[in-house]
Amino acid sequence: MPRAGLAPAAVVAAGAALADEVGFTNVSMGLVAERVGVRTPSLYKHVDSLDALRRGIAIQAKRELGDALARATVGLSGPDAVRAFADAHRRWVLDHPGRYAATIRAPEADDEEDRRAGDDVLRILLDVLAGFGPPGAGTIDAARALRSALHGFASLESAGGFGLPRDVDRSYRFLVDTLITGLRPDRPTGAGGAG
Amino acid sequence: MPRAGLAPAAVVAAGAALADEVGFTNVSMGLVAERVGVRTPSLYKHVDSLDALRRGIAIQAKRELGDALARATVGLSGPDAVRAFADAHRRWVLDHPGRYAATIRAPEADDEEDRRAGDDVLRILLDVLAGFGPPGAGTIDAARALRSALHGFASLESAGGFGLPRDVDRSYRFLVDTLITGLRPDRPTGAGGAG
DNA sequence: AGCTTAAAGCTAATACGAATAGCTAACCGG
DNA sequence: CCGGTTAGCTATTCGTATTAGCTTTAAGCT
Repeated sequence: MPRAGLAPAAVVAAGAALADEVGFTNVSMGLVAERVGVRTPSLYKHVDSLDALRRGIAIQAKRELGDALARATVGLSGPDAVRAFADAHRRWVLDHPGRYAATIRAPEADDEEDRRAGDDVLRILLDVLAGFGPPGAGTIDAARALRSALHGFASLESAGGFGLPRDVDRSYRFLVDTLITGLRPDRPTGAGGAG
Repeated sequence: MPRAGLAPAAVVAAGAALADEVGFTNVSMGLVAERVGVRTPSLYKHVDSLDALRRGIAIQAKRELGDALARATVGLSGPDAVRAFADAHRRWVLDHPGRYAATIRAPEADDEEDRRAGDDVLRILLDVLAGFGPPGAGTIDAARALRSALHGFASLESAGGFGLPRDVDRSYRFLVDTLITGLRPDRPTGAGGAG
């Protein structure tokens, strides 16, 4: 039997591709093994467990998402950057539903690598919002708001959650414009005095 | 052996309670059986499958969420209603993480009962936004925006996704205020001319 | 080249959860 | 009290993750 010449990264990559095809939660060791051309137990020479494989898919997906967002927003600032960020986010999610599902999974509390991959994506968002939205620590609030909104829309859309017959593109534009309007720095912070 | 006096609703209710304790995806037939005091196969006298149990939990959860939102917003209108809706939503999600995870699961396309349970929740949101936000069909955009934002925030928070040391309550207030500001009807619709 | 060795792959076996089959006994209506 | 319905049980099957232990490849060294 000739060797398949497999490496951990190849197994993870196959898992990520499979996730987009059959859904993240339906990725099994058996399916991945078939995809890479080995028997199921052989995968354990490259990944520790199904959970470890999922973690690997999540980290790879976060990096790919971060790359896509960074590419989409380079050289832009202000509302243009926010819009480009939002558009790239939605497109990436629609193109990679399984990978996106993987990114939602929260890292274990002590998993530095996984956490860093998520932080890197967040950093891009903070950069996009720098010089836009509220100044100082308020940027974190703005980033959380934008991230929540985009994540929520993406997750509802990819779950088929929008039943009504209204154009989803238009609703997305509305959402992004609403946030941009609301985020303009010349409005009260809303958080009030405390703290 | 005395009978346990079980009914389908009791099995579903036990599953919902368990979901909040161990996580929706970790609810198993075995755990539910132990909780209601029977052996695992006996559950199949009351629910068709694990998938059917999950569906039942989802429907029950959507109804409970709808009740909580309706109670919180009755008699209110305008920004007050939106704020009350948002606060009730977040509180309910934090109190019932497993049930909330169940509500995210999209219904099967032909599942009328499940779909209706979700629609009923959406209707409350539409009522809250009536007379606020953009008029006419734009209300749907506004509802999607608010729903996306609240869902995204809830899902990120309950997944532990906010790593930075900034008060999460404050970020939530900021998000809601940002949307209220952005949703005021005296702004352009953002969708542009094409129609 | 020939030897050694780490690791990649295999088959076989274990563990566990979902689901089914078929039996038994508890309740319900007469 | 009697018969039928059905909740619950034990035993079993099946699918998937995982482990154990063997075999063979391939790479490095002399």
